[in-house]
Amino acid sequence: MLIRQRKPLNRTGTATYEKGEARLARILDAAAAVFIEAGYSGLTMRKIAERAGISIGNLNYYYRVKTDLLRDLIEHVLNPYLEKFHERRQKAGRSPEKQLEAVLDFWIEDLGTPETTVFFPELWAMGNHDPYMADLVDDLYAKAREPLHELISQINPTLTQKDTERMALYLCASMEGLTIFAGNGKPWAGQLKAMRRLMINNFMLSIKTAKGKRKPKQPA
Amino acid sequence: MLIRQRKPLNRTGTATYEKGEARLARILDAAAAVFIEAGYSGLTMRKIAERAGISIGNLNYYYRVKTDLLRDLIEHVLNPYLEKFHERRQKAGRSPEKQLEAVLDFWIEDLGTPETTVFFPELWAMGNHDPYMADLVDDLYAKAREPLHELISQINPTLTQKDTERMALYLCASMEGLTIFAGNGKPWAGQLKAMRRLMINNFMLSIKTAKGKRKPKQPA
DNA sequence: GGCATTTTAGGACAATTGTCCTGTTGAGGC
DNA sequence: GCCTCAACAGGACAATTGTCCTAAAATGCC
Repeated sequence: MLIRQRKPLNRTGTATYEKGEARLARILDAAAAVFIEAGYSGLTMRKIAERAGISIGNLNYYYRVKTDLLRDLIEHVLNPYLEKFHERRQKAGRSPEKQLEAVLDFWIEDLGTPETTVFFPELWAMGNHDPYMADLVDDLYAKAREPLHELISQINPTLTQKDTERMALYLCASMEGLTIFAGNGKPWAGQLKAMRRLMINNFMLSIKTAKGKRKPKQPA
Repeated sequence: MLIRQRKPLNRTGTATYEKGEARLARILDAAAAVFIEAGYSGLTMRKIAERAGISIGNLNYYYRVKTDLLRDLIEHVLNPYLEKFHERRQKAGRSPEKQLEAVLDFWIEDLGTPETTVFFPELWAMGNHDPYMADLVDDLYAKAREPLHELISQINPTLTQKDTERMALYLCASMEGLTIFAGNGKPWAGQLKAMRRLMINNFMLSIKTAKGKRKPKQPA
């Protein structure tokens, strides 16, 4: 069955038939698996091809250039995150405290998965020398902090915009940092739940006790 | 002038004369510079040799194997850290609060340097696929957390051993996570000082308000 | 069923890499 | 002053890499 109009001038990361579309997905799955196993330095076209069960030539047919594959791979891995954040928040009811707790809960829980444990440190390292990657990561985190920002502001309305942003960054940085110590396979992995409780408790405490200069709006 | 006994059977990372000793130091300096500029993936023997102003053959004379060079390089970069921690703490007087503040101050301040910003994320990423590197990093952090552990316990003696360890890990993870966002060249680099104040305040709050199950020892 | 085009495989290429080898130079000990 | 060995340079090697090319095979459309 035809997927798109003919002759898309053979660009990379595209397919025209269903078969090609499915292959494209399997390529990205294979790439993610190799990435998690071997890191970015071990992510070679040949390993990806082998993992996907195709030849190098065929892989090269779908991706002429490795950087394009990497771009799609990262998108493929990162996209689900923001959706899951939103989803968890929706399920948490109306109370901003409960909502924030739900988001943080998921955030820290997810950090124990092999994908997150391996993927993100690698992205951080790449971001130091690849401006494109740096932008990508910054964007993702900016979007991930948005719900934090909103909820913190609701829980403590006296905080200024800047204070709220800093508080959100504080939570974000703390949780991301935990990846290195309590991520999958790390020495503190067994205490991830305890650390989650500790962190969230302290986050809540920090948010509520922070003294802002802004006068809280009186609900009419 | 002779540095050591003759015939050290030409091991790697060693020199016998002063000249060789000096060269060895310059090689590690060059390696660090290349590492910071290009990351681990860009750290090639040829770049290091060029940076150090010597030939590949000569570099190979000092380091037959790249992994040995990497080992020495990391030691060369990491060693000064723990000493600086101790030094800062000594200067801070007797009060455990002041001491802790001094250590955290330095920790967060240092995280804004190019070396730390680049080096550590790279180490984290490597640690995911290289057990040797993982051990090395874990050891370093365990040692770095020791003073935190000790000081937290002094500030809040009701905390159990485990609670104290977790609290120390919490501080450590939070600060390390900040590297990604407010390290050298990062989008929040300009607000590193503000974040430092925010974090240290909240750390102190968390430590003091934490309720432990241990009965505080009465000073005789 | 025949045709056009996508999909596939496999070989080939140049570039880069870590490592090795040979030979030369120069400094230090006797 | 000679002799030994550290210090150095430069070429060479095999392995690995991303990318390209050509030709066969599979597939959807008429």
